[in-house]
Amino acid sequence: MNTAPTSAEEARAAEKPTEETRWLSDDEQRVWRSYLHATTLLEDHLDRQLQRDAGMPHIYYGLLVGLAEAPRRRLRMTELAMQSKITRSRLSHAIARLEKNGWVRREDCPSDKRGQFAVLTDAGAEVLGRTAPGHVTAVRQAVFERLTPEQQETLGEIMQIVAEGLQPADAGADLPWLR
Amino acid sequence: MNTAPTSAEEARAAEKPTEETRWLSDDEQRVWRSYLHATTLLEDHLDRQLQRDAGMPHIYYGLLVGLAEAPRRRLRMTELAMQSKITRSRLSHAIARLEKNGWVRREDCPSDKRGQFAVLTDAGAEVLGRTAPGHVTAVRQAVFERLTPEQQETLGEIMQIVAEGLQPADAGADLPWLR
DNA sequence: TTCAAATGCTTGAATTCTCAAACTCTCTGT
DNA sequence: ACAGAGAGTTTGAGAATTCAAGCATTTGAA
Repeated sequence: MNTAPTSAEEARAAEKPTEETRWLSDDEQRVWRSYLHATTLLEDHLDRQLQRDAGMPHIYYGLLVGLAEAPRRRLRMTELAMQSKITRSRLSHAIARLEKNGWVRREDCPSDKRGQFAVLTDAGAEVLGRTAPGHVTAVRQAVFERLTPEQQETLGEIMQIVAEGLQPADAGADLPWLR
Repeated sequence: MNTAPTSAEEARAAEKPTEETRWLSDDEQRVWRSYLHATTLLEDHLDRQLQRDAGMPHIYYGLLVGLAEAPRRRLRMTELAMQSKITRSRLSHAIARLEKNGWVRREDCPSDKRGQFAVLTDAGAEVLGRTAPGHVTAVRQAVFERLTPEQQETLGEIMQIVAEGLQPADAGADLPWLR
């Protein structure tokens, strides 16, 4: 809190010790808190909605959607992970669970023996068809119904910018992996 | 997927079966995906940043901040839970963990024997002081530095609206609890 | 050809989160 | 003065997430 060679053994990595921290203004704070509140409330809301109606958390649902839209209802693990913005490890666990439910099946990749495809099963497609309406409705009610077209557009721009900042879209198309 | 009395035993609760679902337009889809990508990337980013520099996930950090700003560095469990938008149960577990770290201490409420205060310890305040700069910087870099003042303002408005929709600010000040 | 480095994916253990069920205490009405 | 309802918090078990480490395969450079 003071500028002198501060207390403990921790000369914090992320901050040049001598540089004065630029705190958030009151306005910025308000924005940031609204963001935090809205995002956690919304995530919770959708998670519960889907857990109740589809028997899986929001992200898992997103995985099924990803597969449903892919060419032969299948995607390489890494691709699916990137598309869904989660780590491969997390995906592995997730797919294992969805496999138990019979909604996804793994298949070996013929051209690369290390590779695996995650494939959406008919059962999987069926859950999706059955639960998608409820989910879309939930999203609509929570977000789109409440925003003007201009707000929606701006929201899109903003989120696009933030996402790009965290995940350099450039740099060799495939994997410099996240960050 | 068809409109007839659809297949399985699941006559989905959340949807009047006969009503045609209103899907998202292409524009809406783009916005929604950007939102999903940005929020999950950002959460991940901040979680890692804080896990690395402060030894705790983002939400836990938020709890400490909440306490630091409260009158005598203390808040009733329920209050803290509401303010942080998490369930009481989750808070209980979280505080237990923070207590182990020596950053928070529980105290009985004198006026209500059921009640508990979560109190920020000196050690807790110290971690906060030591790690806040890095965190603010991370937030700044990921969000504010990338947005124009107008975008920031709109973001605030939007998030405010969404949050309110999910958590009716009205209805008896205290607990009709979330949703 | 050979082999170290890089890729693709999985695994296990430690943490955290969710949900439902508990428990203790407070309040209200009778 | 009580019974019952409800408030405030915790607990335990199961599910999900993270992190680091581990295979197996492929790449590319010598």
